[in-house]
Amino acid sequence: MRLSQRRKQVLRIVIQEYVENAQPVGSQSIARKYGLGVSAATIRNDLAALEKAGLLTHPHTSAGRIPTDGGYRYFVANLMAHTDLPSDERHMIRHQFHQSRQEIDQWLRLSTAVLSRASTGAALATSPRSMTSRVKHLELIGIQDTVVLLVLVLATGTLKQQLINLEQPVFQDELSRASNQLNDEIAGATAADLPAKLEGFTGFTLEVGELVLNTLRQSEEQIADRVYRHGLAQVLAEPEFADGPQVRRIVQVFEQRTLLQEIYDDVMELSDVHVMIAGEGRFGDMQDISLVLSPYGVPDRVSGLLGVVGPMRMPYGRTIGAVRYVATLLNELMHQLYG
Amino acid sequence: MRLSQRRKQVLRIVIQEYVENAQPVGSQSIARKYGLGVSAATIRNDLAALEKAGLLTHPHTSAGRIPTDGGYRYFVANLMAHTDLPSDERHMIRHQFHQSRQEIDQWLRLSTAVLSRASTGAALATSPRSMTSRVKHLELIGIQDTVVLLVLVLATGTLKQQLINLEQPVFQDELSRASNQLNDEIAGATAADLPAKLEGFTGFTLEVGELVLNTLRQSEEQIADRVYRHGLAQVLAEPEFADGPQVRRIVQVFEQRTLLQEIYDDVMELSDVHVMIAGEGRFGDMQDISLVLSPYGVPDRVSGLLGVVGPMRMPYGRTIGAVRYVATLLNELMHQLYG
DNA sequence: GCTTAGCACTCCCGCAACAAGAGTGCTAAA
DNA sequence: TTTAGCACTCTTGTTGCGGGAGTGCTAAGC
Repeated sequence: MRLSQRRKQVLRIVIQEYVENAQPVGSQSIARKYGLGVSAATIRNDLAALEKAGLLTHPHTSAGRIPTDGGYRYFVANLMAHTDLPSDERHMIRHQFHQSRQEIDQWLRLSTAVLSRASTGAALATSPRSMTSRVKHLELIGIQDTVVLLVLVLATGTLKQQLINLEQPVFQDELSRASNQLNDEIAGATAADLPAKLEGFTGFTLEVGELVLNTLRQSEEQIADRVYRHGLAQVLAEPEFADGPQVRRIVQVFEQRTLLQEIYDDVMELSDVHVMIAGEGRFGDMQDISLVLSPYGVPDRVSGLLGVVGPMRMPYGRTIGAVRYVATLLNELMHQLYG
Repeated sequence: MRLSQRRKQVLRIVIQEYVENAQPVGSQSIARKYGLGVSAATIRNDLAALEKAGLLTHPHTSAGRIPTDGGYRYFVANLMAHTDLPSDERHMIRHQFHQSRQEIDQWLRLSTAVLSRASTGAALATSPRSMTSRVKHLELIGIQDTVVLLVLVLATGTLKQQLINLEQPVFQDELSRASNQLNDEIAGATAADLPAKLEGFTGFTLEVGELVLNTLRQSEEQIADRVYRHGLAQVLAEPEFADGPQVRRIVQVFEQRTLLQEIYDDVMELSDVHVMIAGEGRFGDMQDISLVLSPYGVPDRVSGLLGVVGPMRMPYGRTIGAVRYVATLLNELMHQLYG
């Protein structure tokens, strides 16, 4: 799609104005406010051309223009100004991260809080997923006579826990014996290695070994243990969510785990921020909703998803900048851990 | 407040009808549908009396009556039918719990899912909090040269994790030595005991000991590590949340952690389900919103909060039944764990 | 060929008027 | 205490109308 310089300019202005005021913008107000050296009539022609190109629409005959999803996409791909967050905001955010407790859980919580504050949307993040789960250490701890807690530490530092209900009581020294034996054999094992290493085990020890195997497999399949969310109330203040059905749609997008599952691979392929406007035709029920997502993590080790969901009428530059910066920060922190 | 039998009946009918249809209910429709042996005019008098007593209101002069918050309170306290969930639903829920993986995290997730399905509201639950946190076991695991993961198992089976960044590398055998030493000394310690036991420790071992102390203290202060939520989209389908401000209010109530903190003690005092209608005057911004909350856990050991947030126009009988039943189930499960 | 002024046209929005409908409150009688 | 009757009030939906904003088209100018 080839557009003259001025038409690009006009499109940019329409989007800028509409993002800011949520009001359709007309030819006169453009001519008045941004004297482009041409009259309103000329701009009118440009607007008509942009509409024919599918980048703008009319809510009705005599209203100004508003961007279509295609218009936003063109804007994000070709017209958007630089997207770095201002440096004072960057510093503030970095500071908050260094103040926080040094723990992945805390970091992700903080990430969503920061992101929703820095954007007009609601933020979400998934806990990091290990590419290949390798057992680092396991521990068996008696909680009750017949209840044992299996604690599994993966090589990435992730903890997995699982309760085991026994038929009959087992004493702690037997638990220790079993866990020592298992630790010796299966340290460093992956879901692929483990079955071979379990040969020869019997009884309780075997049972635990199989539980470990299950847990490993599960952690490789699941994209995220946990989803962190923040700032839904804020995004609902936007005027597009004034009526019921619209609200329900975005809340569903925000709450649903399955959507993240489906998008996960797409986003992971890029190593940069991915913008998804109105579902990109692949998802129904996402009219008027945009996602700005980024992967984070350490290549080939761990990775998660991080981003913002908001109205299509969103300050993309700022949002992308915020998501990118927080992802960068998380990358740094993760690197220190898994480097 | 003394009401004649018929007036109680009328109040019950108004609430029932209004809960079901979300429409103000008038004298005629009551007389027609529930022939009480009296005419519409009589019921009109009753309605006027109930209004004077503060149990009903008018949206406007010529509309039917709707319950006030006081009306709902009276209903819940005095008029409500039995609140047990039907037994087939109980069985289904119990079945789901037994199908799930045996883990607290799973149980709470399932609880919120089940509760929001069984009610018309959105469900939430807090992770259980230990009354006194007692150290059961600790483990130090090297993740990177200078990064160590401290895993702390509390007597309740709760896991705490904390990353430690070191100035210089420490080898795993030194970590093992330190953790053995600490395990010998501080097993069974509480936040109160620990400082005394740490005397004589130095260097890295002391550092870890203090970290353990911090973690213990923190876990006693915090009411909940984590809040589980489910079903917000569903509650937003209710007609009272058709307009913007109303929606934002309930989303805020649902998202805010602090509210739970404040209510926590009240609910814990009761050992049964607690119904909070329109904030009970203690909380602003909760007009038209009700909470149905129950504690769960094992007395003097662990306890958490579980419940539903929804519109004031809520089927209280059913909701209370559901919350109570799920709390009972959780109690059973926790009991198995913590005796 | 691009740009511009002029102008008719369309559509939304807010306002007021109006009728229909629902439900109340009051009064007087049973 | 209950009931019938009736006037009154208020909402809701419909219609009509003027003002305003913005477009689309045409014809003329650069």
